[in-house]
Amino acid sequence: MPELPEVETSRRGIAPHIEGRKVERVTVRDARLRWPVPSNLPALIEGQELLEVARRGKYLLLRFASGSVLMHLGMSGNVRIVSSKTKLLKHDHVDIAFAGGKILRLNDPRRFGAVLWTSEPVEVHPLISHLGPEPLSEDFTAELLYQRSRKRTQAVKTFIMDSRIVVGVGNIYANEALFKAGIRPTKPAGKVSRAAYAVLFDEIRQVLSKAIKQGGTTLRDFVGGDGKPGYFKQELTVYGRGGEPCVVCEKPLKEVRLGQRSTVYCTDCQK
DNA sequence: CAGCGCCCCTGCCCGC
DNA sequence: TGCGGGCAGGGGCGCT
Repeated sequence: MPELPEVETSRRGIAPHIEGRKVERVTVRDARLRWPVPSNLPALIEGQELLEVARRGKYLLLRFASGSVLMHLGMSGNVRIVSSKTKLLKHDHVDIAFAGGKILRLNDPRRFGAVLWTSEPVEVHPLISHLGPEPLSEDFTAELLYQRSRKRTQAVKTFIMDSRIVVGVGNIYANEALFKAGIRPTKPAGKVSRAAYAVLFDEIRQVLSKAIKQGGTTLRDFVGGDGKPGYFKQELTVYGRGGEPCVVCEKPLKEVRLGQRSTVYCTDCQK
């Protein structure tokens, strides 16, 4: 479900409700996420004030004085603010209840998500330390894409989806940015020109920021922390449209699999 | 190291 | 209506 825009939408939706509040109770109904939810999580944060809800890549970071909760939504996770009266749904695995009555609730049918704890600065955590720059920060540049791609034979699509290169570009937005940039997803990353990376760089940033503005993409059931769906779906030009006409030239879009992920492009518009 | 496949898991949709 | 197969927004890990 979530790529960077959806995680950012979730962060913005939940933060105002819980920042500055004390954790009253942690309830883990099912600890079997990608990694087991630490059994001492309640002891670690109950009674502590949540200082900030931050984000790094697709990780949500709940910062406390003594450390941070790392939360990942995987493919199917979402977080919502609920009350004690809210009916429990299937797959509501973790609750963090705050003083004042608001509850942060994680629902994740496929359980590819994670809830972890680190008492060290998050930047040194093994899941975070190797991550590339944030796509909407100044650390991300066209030149970085160009330099890091030299001599690489892998497809440019899997290259831009590699979180060591840049974080937050998932399958939807990789397809969309490559279409807008006129670059064929299967082209070896090392053969994409500096000029083409300059365009791709702009398109990645544009598609991500536009999606954030619209509250993310709701394909099936994504809702932000405020319970509202995202409206970016209507902007999708290639994702999920294999076989349908290209919005520019009307030729049927081609669909292939790249790294086990569906990849859609226009054989005329993308070279 | 680079690059590629596998796999974790549930739900849904499609075709028979 | 039931059932099997394939696919889904991620990404760590192990192998070559």
